[in-house]
Amino acid sequence: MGRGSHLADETKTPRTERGRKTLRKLLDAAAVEFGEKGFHEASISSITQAAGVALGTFYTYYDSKDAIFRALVRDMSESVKVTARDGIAGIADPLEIERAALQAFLRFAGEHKEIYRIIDEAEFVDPESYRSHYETVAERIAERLAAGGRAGAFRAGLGETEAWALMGMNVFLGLRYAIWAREGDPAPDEVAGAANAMLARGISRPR
Amino acid sequence: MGRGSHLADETKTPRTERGRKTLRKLLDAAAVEFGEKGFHEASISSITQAAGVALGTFYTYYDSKDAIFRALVRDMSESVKVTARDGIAGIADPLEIERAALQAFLRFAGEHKEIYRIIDEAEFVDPESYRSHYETVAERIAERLAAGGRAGAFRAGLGETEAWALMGMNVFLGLRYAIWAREGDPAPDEVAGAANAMLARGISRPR
Amino acid sequence: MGRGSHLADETKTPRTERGRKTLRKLLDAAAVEFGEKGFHEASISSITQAAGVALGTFYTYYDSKDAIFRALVRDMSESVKVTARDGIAGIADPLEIERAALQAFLRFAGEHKEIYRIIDEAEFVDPESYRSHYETVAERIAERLAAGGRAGAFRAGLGETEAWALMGMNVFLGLRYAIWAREGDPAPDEVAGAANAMLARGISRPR
Amino acid sequence: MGRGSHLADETKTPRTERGRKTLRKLLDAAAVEFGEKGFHEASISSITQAAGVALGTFYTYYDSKDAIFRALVRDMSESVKVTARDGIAGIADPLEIERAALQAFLRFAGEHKEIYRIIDEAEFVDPESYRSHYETVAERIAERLAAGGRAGAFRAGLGETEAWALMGMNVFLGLRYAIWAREGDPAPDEVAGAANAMLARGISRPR
DNA sequence: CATGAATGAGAGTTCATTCAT
DNA sequence: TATGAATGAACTCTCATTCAT
Repeated sequence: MGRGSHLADETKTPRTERGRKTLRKLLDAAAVEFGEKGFHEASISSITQAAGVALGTFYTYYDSKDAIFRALVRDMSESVKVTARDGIAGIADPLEIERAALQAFLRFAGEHKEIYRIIDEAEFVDPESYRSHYETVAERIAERLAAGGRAGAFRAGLGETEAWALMGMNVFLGLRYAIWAREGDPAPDEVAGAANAMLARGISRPR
Repeated sequence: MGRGSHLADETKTPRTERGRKTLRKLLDAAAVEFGEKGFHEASISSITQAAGVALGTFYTYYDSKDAIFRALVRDMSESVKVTARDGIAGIADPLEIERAALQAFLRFAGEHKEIYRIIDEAEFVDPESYRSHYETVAERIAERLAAGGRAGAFRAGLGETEAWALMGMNVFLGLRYAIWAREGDPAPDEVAGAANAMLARGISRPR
Repeated sequence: MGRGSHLADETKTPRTERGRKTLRKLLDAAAVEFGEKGFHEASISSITQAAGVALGTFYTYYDSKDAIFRALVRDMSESVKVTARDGIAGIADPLEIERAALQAFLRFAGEHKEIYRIIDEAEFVDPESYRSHYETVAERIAERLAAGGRAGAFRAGLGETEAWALMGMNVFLGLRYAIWAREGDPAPDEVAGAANAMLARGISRPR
Repeated sequence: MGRGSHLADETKTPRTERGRKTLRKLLDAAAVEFGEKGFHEASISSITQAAGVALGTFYTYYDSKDAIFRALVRDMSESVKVTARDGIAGIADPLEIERAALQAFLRFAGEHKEIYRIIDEAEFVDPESYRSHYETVAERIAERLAAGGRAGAFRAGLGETEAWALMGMNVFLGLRYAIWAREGDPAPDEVAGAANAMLARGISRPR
């Protein structure tokens, strides 16, 4: 919450309906601009033009270019996590959960390359946002692995659960490139095969 | 070769000893500046100041800021590959090769964070360089996996060797963060443990 | 119209009164700077300083140094043509028209050396503007000669009307130097004498 | 002579055969570069590269970029005058002389556009050279007109001989554009027709 | 006489940010 | 709340000129 309120300070909350609309237009336009051009090539001017508002209007809502970028990363981080959560909702079997998570993630990544363009560029623009996102994601995976371990689904003593979570997360992340490379091909599910196999062998308890 | 000579065109080869020294000073300074500040925060002026030469001297050797960045990425890509090659030289057993490669890589990454800061930022500054580097690395790993498969050391029918190589590479890459996080701690070998275990389970042939 | 609107794109039209004033200050200052120092010696910085605005303000209105130069040439080309048109308004006799045109032109040139400094340097800075101006002027003269020919005032069959127009225009243009040489001397009308004589003999119908 | 020696100071006279060759290569290259790109676009570096010598060698022979430009204009001015002189050598009849001069000039201009590109740009680069050239040319024409007048070939009392010379010269100069416009067309003689007619009517004595 | 590396002032241009309306 | 003109520091890049070898 400490950080939450800190970041919130940078975004002025609109009090009118008109204001809310303007804020949304700005965020949407920024997502497109940052996603397509990257942080440095995108300019406040290009964002406001795309949003259809005047240049100065930007500063009614954000203190700086960095601020809107941070807000965007936070938003996207949230939507990534929501997608993951929804993708595994209602599933009980730990290994099945991992499979579903992988599938949901790959589908999402394939459809939202811009989101990852932005989150990943944050490593160089606002490292704190970047770290925050991926640390949270890794923690959630670690929690699932720990739960699976307790449930006896995964190898006893996965040992360094965090290390396994980190590795697992990066297996996921690396596969995005395979998916992006074959853009247009609508079947990321296929790619998931090898990853599932690796996961299964890597973490599941031998019967 | 084509690209090699193409890129080389951007760097003027000095004809005197003095020139060679200046070029080296520039490259070294650029590595430090880009590594510490990132591409956009570093300026030609800061680089030349760090190198102890006049601003204009930069343009005696490089056509642009982009050009020296590309040259740098290429150099670093080379040193990464050389390190990997050296780290596995003389080893015969395929699984042992992977273990050695992992260890060499982790040690190198721990000691040369700047190099990866630069190579990874290339994703946003000069995507071609970035792709070129990681594709080459993935290809080498794929070749080793294929060789290991033929030698009977790895599971018969790893299937999509490229997918496995990609995953393996990303497991490696992800672990860099674990190592960087505990900076000062001189034992990346420990981190390698979990990774080795995963690799072993993931790819090695069950006895 | 095509070109007109094309060029216009380079100049941002101000939406406020303040903006209009700034734009005018910039154009005026640019006219003085280019006129006195020439295109290459004049700098954006010197122009904005003379205009009393900040350096960056320039780029609110023009895309580049070339752009304002082109705009200036176009403006001046226009004022030259307007002067010529006004100078012959209401005159009916073709030969008299030429005399009046010559006189108006010489007076104008004597009073606005800077304008010609700029238009003429355009030959080397923006050849298209240069050509456009002088071609238009030559065409107007050719039209007058053709009309005079039809009216029987000029020699039957001036033949290559364009060639005669070109020569006539250049007789005019050359005389500017005579006028500029005797700067301060307020009587360009005297110089017009010889030119009138030449014109008369050259083109008018022998009685 | 005063000026002659002044300019000479800027060009170092080579003492060896090798030096003479280098000087010539520089002048030739400069003529091409200035002629094609104009003074400001051409650089010492481009000139020395075209000449096949090292950058520093330039300053062995010329004090500055301006200096070689001036030397070039002087050389070209000379060749223009020589061409005119040769073109009328041996002709006695004054009107015939003018016709021959016109023809020689037009042929020369058609074949040496670069020369005029350079001489004319001198108006903005080194006005003194420019003035010097065209004043000399105008003087020569004026001398011929005066001689023709004394010989009774031209109208008694051409009056302001200088004005007539100036006009005549500019008729010539303007016609260059007509010739350059139809580049490739090898018959400038045709263009000379109208000019000859104008000259004849303008200056020749009515029989 | 020739070389080519080194210099640094200066140019054009960009853009995040401010502010009066 | 919205506007868009104004700002000016900062940046990349050029190039005439110098000089040690």
